[in-house]
Amino acid sequence: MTNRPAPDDELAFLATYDASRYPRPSVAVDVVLLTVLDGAIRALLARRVDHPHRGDWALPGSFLQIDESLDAAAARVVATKAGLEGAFIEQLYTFGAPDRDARTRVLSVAYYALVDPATLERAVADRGDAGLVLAPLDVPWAGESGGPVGARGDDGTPLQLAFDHAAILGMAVKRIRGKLDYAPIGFELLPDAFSLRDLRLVHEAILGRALNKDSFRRRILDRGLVVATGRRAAGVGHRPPELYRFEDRSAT
Amino acid sequence: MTNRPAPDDELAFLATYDASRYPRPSVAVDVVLLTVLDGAIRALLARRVDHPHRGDWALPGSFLQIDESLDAAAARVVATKAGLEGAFIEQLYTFGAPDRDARTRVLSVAYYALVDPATLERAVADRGDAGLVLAPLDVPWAGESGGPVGARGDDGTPLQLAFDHAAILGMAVKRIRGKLDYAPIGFELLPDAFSLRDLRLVHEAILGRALNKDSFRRRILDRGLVVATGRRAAGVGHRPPELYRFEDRSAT
DNA sequence: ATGCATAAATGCATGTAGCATCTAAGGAGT
DNA sequence: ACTCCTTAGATGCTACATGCATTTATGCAT
Repeated sequence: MTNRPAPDDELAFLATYDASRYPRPSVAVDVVLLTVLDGAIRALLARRVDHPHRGDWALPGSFLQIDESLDAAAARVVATKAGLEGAFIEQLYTFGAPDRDARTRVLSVAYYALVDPATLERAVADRGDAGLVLAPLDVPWAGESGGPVGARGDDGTPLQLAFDHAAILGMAVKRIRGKLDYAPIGFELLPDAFSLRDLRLVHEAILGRALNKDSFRRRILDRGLVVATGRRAAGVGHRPPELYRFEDRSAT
Repeated sequence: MTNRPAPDDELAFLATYDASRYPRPSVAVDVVLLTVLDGAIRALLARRVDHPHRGDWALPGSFLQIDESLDAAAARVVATKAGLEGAFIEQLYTFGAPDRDARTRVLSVAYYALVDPATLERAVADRGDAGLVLAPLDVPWAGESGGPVGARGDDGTPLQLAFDHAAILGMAVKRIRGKLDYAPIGFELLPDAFSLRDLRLVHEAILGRALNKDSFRRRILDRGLVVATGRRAAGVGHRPPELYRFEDRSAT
């Protein structure tokens, strides 16, 4: 049927294959750990203690280990740098400009992860590291046009970002804005029980614009992605809203 | 303001940086050259003449050169393997399972390109190479769920795909299906002047399902992405349709 | 000349989104 | 206890996109 050679041919070829013939780039895996807190999209940034870009703020990342899958490397970065297990992680884009790292040729396979703010804040606090911040992002463009995205410190001053990490942040924001419409994004950014207002504020922070309250309510409820818990929030200073939880459709 | 070290510090660091400390993977760039012909999505596949997977069908690709950007490598592959310049090319996904290539650790940064079938057929014919086919794709899933995608030969028999290229094809189909709604995709797959029927057939081939004729017409015309040329197709065996051309919105 | 296939416009029903209005209900201040 | 404030949540109206059916137009094959 096929013209595949006999296995021993291929095994002989592999035994003599010289993998060092081509110069190889280093490959890093960088992760945009995103959350929404106080009405702003935020990303976890770490202050660089080594050259290059020492003192600048960078995404948590690591060099890819030689026998490790890309997904595993991203999960390892999230576990090591943020102490989180089982977060939602997805590949974003691979950045490969020849001069993006002054040391040597380094590709960055970027991932993004969505984490609820309480978990991420706790992870940052547990580290007790002043070189780790949950920086609000400055997104200077509307819709899904894209472009670099900056970050601010707690005092509102812009943070100097290392490498091309402003472009990576921009790609991450663009990606989740685009997925918000049709994917069940937003639930990863909230606790188990949340009001529809909480969910809407998350969407508004991601999109960078206000949404119609009633249309949002109807759209979310009609899709059947959330179910009422019967409980209500307390102590909110006004009529307490019904709390909902995410209804996993894959279980249906 | 910032704590960046003096430049000479960083230069000294770079001069002594040992890039060989980490083992590095090989990086390949593979391109899914997509078109729509005779109602089917097709991809350009080349029969492998070397191990591994000799005799199997593979996406055109190349190892990344050490001073070359990823985008440039993809453009080089398209120019070298298909003789095309200036095609629409976009990064797709990076595949990095440790065992995806038996030779050594090889990452594949996959790209996809959209080319109109006449141009791509001409490029294939100019090569005069029986090891180069424009294979129709078998997409066994609906919507945007995803999964591997196979390819068939001219006689309808399935082609044995090399490496994880079935997964790469699946990702490419998933991506353009998803972008069809909101991006001006489809115009790259058609000649300069085309009827709305031609455009609809392209969309139907990509989506794998029939579309409502009138809704499609209104939707496309309302978006203002196409403008009538005033010319009509001839010799079509029925009432000749108006021919349209793509209206570049960036020029507005 | 007639029929056929498709183009292209039009009308109608349905579903969804934006918007305004109304009532509900708890907290804060008096 | 009473009132005010704020937000929740429901309802109705309008505008618009979409699916579907109907009608007319037009080049080509017979």
